[in-house]
Amino acid sequence: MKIEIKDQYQETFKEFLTRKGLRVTNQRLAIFNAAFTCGDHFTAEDLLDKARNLDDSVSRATVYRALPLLTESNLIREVDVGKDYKYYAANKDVKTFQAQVICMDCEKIFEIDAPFMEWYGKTVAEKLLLSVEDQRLQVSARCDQLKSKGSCDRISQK
Amino acid sequence: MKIEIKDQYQETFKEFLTRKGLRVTNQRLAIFNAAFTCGDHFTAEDLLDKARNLDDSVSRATVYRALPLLTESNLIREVDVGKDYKYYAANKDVKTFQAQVICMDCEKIFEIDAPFMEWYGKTVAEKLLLSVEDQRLQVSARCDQLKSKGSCDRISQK
DNA sequence: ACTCAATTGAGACTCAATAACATTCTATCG
DNA sequence: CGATAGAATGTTATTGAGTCTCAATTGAGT
Repeated sequence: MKIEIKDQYQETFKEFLTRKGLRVTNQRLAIFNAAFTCGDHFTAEDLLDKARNLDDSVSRATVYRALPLLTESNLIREVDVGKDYKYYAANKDVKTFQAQVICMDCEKIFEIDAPFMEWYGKTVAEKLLLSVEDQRLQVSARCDQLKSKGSCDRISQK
Repeated sequence: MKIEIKDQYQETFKEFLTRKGLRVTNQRLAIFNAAFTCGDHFTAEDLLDKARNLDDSVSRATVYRALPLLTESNLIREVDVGKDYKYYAANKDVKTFQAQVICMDCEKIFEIDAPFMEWYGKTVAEKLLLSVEDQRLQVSARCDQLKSKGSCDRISQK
């Protein structure tokens, strides 16, 4: 069943490419499939590794070239955590606006539904006569309390 | 009068340094003063230029070493605009939580009071048993409509 | 199958930020 | 007040994510 859903998204990706006059290549499909089998949040480098498992000819440059296509087609989204590298996440079935809560110790990312925020950000921006493209509520936190519960697994290594 | 206020902040900075057993150096003071005479939002490189006007011995490394001290002492704040470099702003008299609205065309940054957000972000994080360190609401927008009003002065150059 | 533009991989490159290290300078103590 | 320890500095090299170049390859319409 999970496979069927992924294939459906893959179809969307193929349609997106052809509609834009772009080619459906093995590398692009490998990168797409990697994005949809990566864990929740992944970096470009994570994606490169995963994609190379599916097609070992995939290069770093191609991953970076594919990422804008995947975001433009709304299949993945950027998750900016204020570090000097970006995270991404597959848009599997996200409907509502989400706030991102990032643990500064273990870099774990929680995404929490926050539908009210979407309206709020728009209101703020439109007061300035700006047209909203994107918005994010980011909360930097520490999971001291979580450690005792075993939910904070990583110690900041990157 | 403006000078008096700045001197007051400078005193805070000096106290911060000595309280932490750090030294009050010319370079650190030059960087502090530069931060408080830069425009609204500045990059590390902007700060280096301004600081060198006050003390031409200031090096890039020292600026990068001073920035965490200035943020830790709450005299400046990071303003992350999702680019690959960071902006900073002096905390002159900001009391309330502010949302950041960034024009994707001209890179102009608007900071808008959004006191409600502070409560909201905390609520979200504390549901996860996380202790909040910092939070930001960032809205990416385009100022097409502003251009006609002449408020969008820069065309993306960086 | 043929063709040609789109796409690719390899590697050079950019640029913000950091690290290493020998030298300089601050603040304290005698 | 001058000596001293070690904090801070500038210089230079380095990192690392992301971008660019270009010759070689490949997809897809014919």
